[in-house]
Amino acid sequence: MSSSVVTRFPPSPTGFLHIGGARTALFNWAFAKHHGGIMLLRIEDTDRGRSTKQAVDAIFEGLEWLGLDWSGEPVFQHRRAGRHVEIAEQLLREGAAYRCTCAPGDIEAMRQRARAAGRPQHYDGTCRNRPQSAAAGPYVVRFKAPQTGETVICDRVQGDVAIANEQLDDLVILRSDATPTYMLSVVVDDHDMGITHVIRGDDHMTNTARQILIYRALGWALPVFAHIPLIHGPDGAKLSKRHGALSLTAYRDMGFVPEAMRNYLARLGWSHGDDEIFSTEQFVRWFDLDGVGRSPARFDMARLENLNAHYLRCMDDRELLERLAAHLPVTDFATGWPSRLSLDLKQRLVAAMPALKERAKTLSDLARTLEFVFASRPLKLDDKAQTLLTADARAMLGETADKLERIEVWERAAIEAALRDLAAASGLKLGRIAQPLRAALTGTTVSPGIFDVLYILQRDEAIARIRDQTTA
RNA sequence: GCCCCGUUCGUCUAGUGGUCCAGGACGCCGCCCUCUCACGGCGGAAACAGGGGUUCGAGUCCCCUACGGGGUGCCA
Repeated sequence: MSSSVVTRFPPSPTGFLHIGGARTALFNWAFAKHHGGIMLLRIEDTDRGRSTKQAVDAIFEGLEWLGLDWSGEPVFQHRRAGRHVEIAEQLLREGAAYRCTCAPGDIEAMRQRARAAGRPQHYDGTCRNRPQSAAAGPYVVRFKAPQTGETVICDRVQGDVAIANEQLDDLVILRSDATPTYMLSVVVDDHDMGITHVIRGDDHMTNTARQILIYRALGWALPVFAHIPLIHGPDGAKLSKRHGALSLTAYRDMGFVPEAMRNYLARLGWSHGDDEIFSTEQFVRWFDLDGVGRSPARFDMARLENLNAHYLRCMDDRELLERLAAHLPVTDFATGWPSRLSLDLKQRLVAAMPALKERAKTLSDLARTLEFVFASRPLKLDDKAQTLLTADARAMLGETADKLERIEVWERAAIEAALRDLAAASGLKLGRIAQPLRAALTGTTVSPGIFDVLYILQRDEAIARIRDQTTA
């Protein structure tokens, strides 16, 4: 089994997990599953100052919600610092790295000079050939990168990409406080963890070239690289926190469902012919690097909403109600609602769910269509509802209430029959009765089907709401 | 500045030299259905960035330009 696939998802806990990171995780996860391998999770917290416990928890929470699991315990990169330093020292001993005592200000100056001269703005290698014994004062350890030739990245998505080595300067692998940097840590960890495939955003492209150099210096075998295009915001710029990117859990709280998010993310930068809607199982079966494109995709809320609506409509009614109930606590307009729905109400909602769910794009939408259920009498009517209730309409409401009172069993078919009967008897189109009724029952002119509204409300409450308007 | 990558309808994409006067999906528009809003059905507008090559033939291959993105850190 030594040849089986091992991928990893390596978020840095400096903020929440956003759509871009989630998609990278999804691809790594699907790729591993597709090939019968595993995905490992590594928390890249070598930047101690910016890493937080909250961010780590947020990442776990996001992955869990999306339904992505990993093998074994998460690896916290900073705990492996000893190992990283050991490798740095090995590199130092072998002459593949050196101590650099250049001051930050000097380095900044040489960057400016290089840029002005039309050269890549890099560290110029001042300490590279200085006798190491002469090193005094604080120092960083730099990797001694080849200065000529080129490094070719054989990428499963990007193809062969050649980067001239002069573009790659001697990067820092150990900071002046002796802690390892990202560039060293990833290489050592990917190697030690037995990673076979590195699937990451293409913003890592040049990093990969530098990392390949480190692999070579260490004599380690390279993993397979696959750089996937980034997800951009609606404006075309890279998705980032300060750019309005939202956390995965923010989408959860807006009422999106993980199966829809997975489907949506899967189709961003990857395709399988004309297939648009597919299960996660199907996705895993289909997913491979060949289907990944090379151009960035923009995040499109409308598309996500459409998929979410689809998954809501296909969902089992009981399951959907459970998810709705779980979602209510984070729904801002539902704060005054009962913390637990009564069993009786749940039963009615499940029965009405087929009609309710087809008008909702999100769980929040679904909750909103139920606002009328929890309104308290006498209802406050909005303007449009108000104008609907003319004297004639109120008179008709009285007749309607009378008719409804005579219904024997309060169920949807009987309610519908009664109302259609009433309409036919008075020679009116159903709408002439339904609209005023809707206004009286919900206080608005838009709601689920009127028969469902009546059914959900139950006879006593419905008739009371109607009478409120006839006597007003 | 230097380097890398990208560019098919508004958006996600199909397309791997002929089957493409470019297909699907979302969105948009119209009609139908209809108790409102939706759902659903039907129909419509909508794209190969530009210019040079290669070839009998190019959305598909090559070059240039433009535009977009990414990188260029003792961040990851």
